[in-house]
Amino acid sequence: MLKKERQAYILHQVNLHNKVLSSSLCTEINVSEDTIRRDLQALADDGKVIKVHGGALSHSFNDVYFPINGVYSQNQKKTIAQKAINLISNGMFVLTSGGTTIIEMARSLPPHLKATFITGSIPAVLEYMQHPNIEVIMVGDKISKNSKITVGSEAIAKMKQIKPDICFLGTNAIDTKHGVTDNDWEVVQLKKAMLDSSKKVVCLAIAEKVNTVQPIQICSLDKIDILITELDPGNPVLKSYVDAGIEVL
Amino acid sequence: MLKKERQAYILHQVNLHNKVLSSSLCTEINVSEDTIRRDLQALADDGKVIKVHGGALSHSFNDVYFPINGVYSQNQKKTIAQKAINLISNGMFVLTSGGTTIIEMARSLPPHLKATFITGSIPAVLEYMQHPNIEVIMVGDKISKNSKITVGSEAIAKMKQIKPDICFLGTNAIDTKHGVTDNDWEVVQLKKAMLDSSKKVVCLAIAEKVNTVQPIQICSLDKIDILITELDPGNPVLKSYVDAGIEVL
DNA sequence: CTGACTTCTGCGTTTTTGTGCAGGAATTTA
DNA sequence: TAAATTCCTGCACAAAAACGCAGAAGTCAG
Repeated sequence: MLKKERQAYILHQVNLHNKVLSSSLCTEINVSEDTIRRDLQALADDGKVIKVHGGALSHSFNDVYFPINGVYSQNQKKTIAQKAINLISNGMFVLTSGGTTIIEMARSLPPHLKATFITGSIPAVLEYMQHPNIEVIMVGDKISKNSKITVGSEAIAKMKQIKPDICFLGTNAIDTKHGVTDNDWEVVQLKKAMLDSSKKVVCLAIAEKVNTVQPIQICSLDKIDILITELDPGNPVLKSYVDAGIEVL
Repeated sequence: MLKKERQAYILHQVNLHNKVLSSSLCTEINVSEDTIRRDLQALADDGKVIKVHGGALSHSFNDVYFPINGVYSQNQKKTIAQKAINLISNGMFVLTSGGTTIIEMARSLPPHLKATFITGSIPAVLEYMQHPNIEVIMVGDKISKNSKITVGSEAIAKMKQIKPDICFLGTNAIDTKHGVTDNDWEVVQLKKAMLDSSKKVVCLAIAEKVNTVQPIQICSLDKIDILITELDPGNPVLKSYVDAGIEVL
């Protein structure tokens, strides 16, 4: 097998599987590991692949998993934010959790909107405060430095007192079997209280989080009224949620 | 599994769920905890994640910044902050207002201090949150966009419930005849409630504000226990306050 | 055809890298 | 304060890479 041929084959494999092991290549092509390594080196010098210890990775792999700038999946979150905003109208009482998706929504709120936003999340409050026309209500209690929200019995009691028109939940994981789940006990307690008191519950989740599970359950699916992802509502991934009676946007 | 691949997976998880536990990662990927820790270290060195005890946090989520425009008279305020800090000891419950002098104090708190800080000021909370050992309690209510504090009856009621050891008031104007005065009705209501419930009230004021008056009274001088300015306590400007029975530092 | 030259490949040796493990230090939690 | 995690450091071992070298194969001019 010629050198060029070999390299073409290797490149093909890399693009196909996003990764190759030099060990498996050398048994496939039946040459020494040295040769493979030299080929990978050449391909890497040409910028065709990324050489790593033990093999090589494709460029697309790198692009997908090491986003260059800013918030992870920001575009998806912007799409979600847009869909969510359509649910808010003037005069509403809106309860929101924290999380980057919620922040994105806060930033996208139309300036003329007049509504009241209630939250325990510090980053969310900072965003809402920028808005000229909305009223912001902060739910007080002990502050969790990790999640940057107020947590504790006071906050939960307050959440139960209010009766918002709509509640937006930044969702960490959702799944037809286990419902909405999360990984922080205190946050879970708070979110439970939030959705219990709300007339309408909206889950915001990027598609990647759909059909994933985290250790602690917030609620089962039947508590959710609306699910928003960046996908088209007709997407097969979302079918089981539609079947479960959830409105998918 | 290749090292890069593993790190990509970890980063993905962090971005998706905002936080990961090294213990759960090492069972998922089936490598030793050491390896996970080394990966997290590498990702942290590249600024991709924030490493914490037991796992890692997503960067975008944790980055809360608040625009700080050049603080007026910062040096004087630093002096005041230093004097104020000496009044705080471990285990204390400390109630504070907002204002740039208070922020300066928050930044100067010694890292080993263990105390509980209560406030309704968003900027102050942001500073307190940076501190490794203090507990932060946010008093909730409607947020005043101007003063960036929570105002309203809820907040006032909450202030009356608590019984802090000491209360620090960022002071807008103080004067022997009219006492402590301010220009924002809502803020005044809140500060009134704050000093009513506190065992000890400390006013922080740069010398410029001493002997000035604002339209609305918070309290008369006799409610004040301690006055802190950047001046020497023996300074003639402060004599009338010493004569009024206030401890001047 | 032949001999000098280049290119490619595989082999042995030395380095480097990646991983797990043991212990003691540090930090968190009860 | 004590117990339990988690972290760090040095170390051992294995896998992979780098390097130098030599033989094979191909190239080309005389």
